[in-house]
Amino acid sequence: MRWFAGLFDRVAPSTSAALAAHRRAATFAAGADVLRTGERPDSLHCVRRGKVKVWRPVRSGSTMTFYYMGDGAPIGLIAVLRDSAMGLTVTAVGAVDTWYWPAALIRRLLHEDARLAANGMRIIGGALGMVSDRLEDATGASAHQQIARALLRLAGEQADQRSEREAVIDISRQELADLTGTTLYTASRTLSDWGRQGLIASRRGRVTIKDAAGLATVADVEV
Amino acid sequence: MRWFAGLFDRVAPSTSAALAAHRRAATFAAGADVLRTGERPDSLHCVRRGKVKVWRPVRSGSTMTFYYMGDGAPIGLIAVLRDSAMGLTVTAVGAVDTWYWPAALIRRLLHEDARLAANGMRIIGGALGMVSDRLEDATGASAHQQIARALLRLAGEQADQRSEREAVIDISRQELADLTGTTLYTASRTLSDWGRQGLIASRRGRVTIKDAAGLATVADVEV
DNA sequence: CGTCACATTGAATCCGGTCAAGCTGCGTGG
DNA sequence: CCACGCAGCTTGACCGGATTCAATGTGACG
Repeated sequence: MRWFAGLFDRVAPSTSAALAAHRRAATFAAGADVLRTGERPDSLHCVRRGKVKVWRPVRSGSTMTFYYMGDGAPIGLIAVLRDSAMGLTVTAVGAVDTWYWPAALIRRLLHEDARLAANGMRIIGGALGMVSDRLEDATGASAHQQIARALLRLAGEQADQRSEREAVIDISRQELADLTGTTLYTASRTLSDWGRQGLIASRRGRVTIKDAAGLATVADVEV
Repeated sequence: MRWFAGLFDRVAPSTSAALAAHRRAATFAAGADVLRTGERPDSLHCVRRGKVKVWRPVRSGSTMTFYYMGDGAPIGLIAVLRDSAMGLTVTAVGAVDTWYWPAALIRRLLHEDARLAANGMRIIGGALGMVSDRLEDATGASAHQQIARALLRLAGEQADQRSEREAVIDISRQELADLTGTTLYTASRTLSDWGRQGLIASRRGRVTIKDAAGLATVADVEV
């Protein structure tokens, strides 16, 4: 299971009932913000279908993407639980459908249902782990390594895999750069190299991993 | 209040009573590990006196420090709440006294006391925010900026302040480098420069901020 | 078939890591 | 009490990866 999924797994029947009773649906167009930095969310959205990008504008003017989330992802869980403002912005990548519930309801249920609280903890802990990993990368790994790891992670997450070795990832050079904290140019150069080496193939807005094992070697050891 | 403090603030009387009844004391010598990466903690320690370093060994063999915590800091809160293994290692810096409670007790109280759960959420959210800030820094800011920000943050946290502008921080060049993901050499050079400019003064194992405003300008804009 | 967003590639530059050499303050043991 | 040793710190020289800028190429879509 993805680290962000399963918030409502195995909750108490009364919780399920309350959730079912108050559930509402929403749809976001591609590029629309579900929640923006500084906003205090009054409801908790969960992704039903689609993909969202969690990011933050940085001082330099560019953007830094923290991670992508897909089906089952709770949006702004931390802000809802803490009843505080969003630290990050969540944007729909492609069309996104969500279910959503009033924040107050979620906070109440959290106190009533230990299982729900535990699920919430697991997810927040997962986010912390993911960001910690990224921080470690950012301060120790080369740009090549970071890009390789990002690709492998994306491949694992969206599991659009053709086979064991091959995976298709829809991402532009710029997005990949934002995700790894490097530049469009470095990302482009790196992918070109790997293309020549046969590790990947790529089109505009898409990367296909041809040799996951080879890429993993690059990610770990650096050639 | 520090972001990590106040786990037991304003909890229910019954919670307080349970905590008082089961509280035990421990002491860790300088350099001793309170919890190691991979361990599953069976108790929750809270720092009573002293300072701990939260860090992780990185592939390259060196260490990456995430943050320091002082009085009131819960150690391994996430691991205890999730009943999972530690992702990070927590080491005593100088002698550290703690109170501690069985992990199972804490997990039980969390489900009974909404206030405790909310405090826990606030602290975990704080950790996530702090690491996110660091990640943003690491991928956008120069080494100078990162070091300046680390110093200002430390100054704010340990609040050993002499005056509005002046603060004393006990930290070696190497520690500062680990904290910012740079090297001893860069840290040393940077501090030397700032010493010449009058922004700071420094001795072996200690940095004194002389001009916090000046340092803040470096942190934000880079000269 | 024109246009725009995305992508490539070369050249110049620079920040920061790495290595080497040496200094300094502090505690310890003779 | 002083010399020694060591850990922490400083500084110079060098090198390389990554950013930046500029110019050009190319695929997608109306």
